[in-house]
Amino acid sequence: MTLAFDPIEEAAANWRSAGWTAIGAMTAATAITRAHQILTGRIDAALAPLGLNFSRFEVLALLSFTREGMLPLGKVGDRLQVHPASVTNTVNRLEADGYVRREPHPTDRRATLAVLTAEGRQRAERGAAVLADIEFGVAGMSAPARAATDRAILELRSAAGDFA
Amino acid sequence: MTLAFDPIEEAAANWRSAGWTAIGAMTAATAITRAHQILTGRIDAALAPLGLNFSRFEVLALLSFTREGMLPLGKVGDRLQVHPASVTNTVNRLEADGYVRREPHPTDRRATLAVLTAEGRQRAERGAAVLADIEFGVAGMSAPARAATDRAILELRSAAGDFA
DNA sequence: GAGAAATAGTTGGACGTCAAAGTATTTGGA
DNA sequence: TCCAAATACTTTGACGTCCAACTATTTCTC
Repeated sequence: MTLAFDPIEEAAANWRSAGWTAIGAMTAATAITRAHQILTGRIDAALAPLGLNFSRFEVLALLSFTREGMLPLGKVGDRLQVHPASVTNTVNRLEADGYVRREPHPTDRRATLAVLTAEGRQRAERGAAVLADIEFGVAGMSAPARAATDRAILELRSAAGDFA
Repeated sequence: MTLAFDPIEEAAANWRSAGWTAIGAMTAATAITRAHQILTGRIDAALAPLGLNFSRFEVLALLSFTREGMLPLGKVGDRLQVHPASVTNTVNRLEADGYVRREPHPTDRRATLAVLTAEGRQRAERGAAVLADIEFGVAGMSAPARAATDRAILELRSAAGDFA
């Protein structure tokens, strides 16, 4: 669906007419929401032929960066900033597909390790290649725009307490 | 969960070490994804006491901007760029809560109008006030950063064919 | 060293999104 | 005019995310 006008511009005009405030905040939030929609659409479509989505790919990539190719599930959630229940769900799927297997943590019996399999490592490589091909969904954004996005969102993440 | 380091920075370093490419694209995509997560968390939390989430609020706001306070469901989907099934779902909930009611389209019997009720209009006003209070979740972002985000994402949306 | 509190992970339920298929109606071309 | 194609919406089902509750284990504290 292609509209004849920029829907965010349109929304801003409407808000202004209604006397509503914080319009700059509204447009930024709406833009980010829409950008996310575009990105996940493109990324998940590109990864689908590999049997992956972005979440699953992220887990594989993260594991492939560790020395031993393994990490406790809790650490995975911390690094990727997703809910524990989502980690369980994602790892379930990866395990069913043979890209990861669960192993008990050697010293903490509460914990479970997600261990990358050889196929999982290969899948991560291929996923990275596919994503590089489509520029992670940000095709159409200039390099300066990408950098500006990083900088702007860094303010938000920092204020939200993502890291110290 | 507050990490001691910026997880996106960390990911970029890992990607570089692994010899993976398109790192600038990766960080932009990851930043947008995380920003969206922060925003929806804040926004939905703020709207929850009103019995709304962002999708439902958006529909109420859109209707309140029309002359008659009504719009065919299809138009709602076009404007808000959401799937028809999601519109059905969202309007179902709004209707159950008494903020909207369905009426047959006067001239096209395929179409259904979503009509804003008096309570719905009030809810939209309160929602707008609540969202203005929390700055639409972008609190922590400077005004220039918000504007830069708008500009950068405009490139993406335009390239994605959101509007002509 | 015993019990309370914190931590790790899973499960089940509510909710949201999307895709595909189905029904009803309108439009457009032969 | 008539029929095929397009359009409007709903339904169903697959998935993903989050929250809250639950089990198991470890850590902290007195």
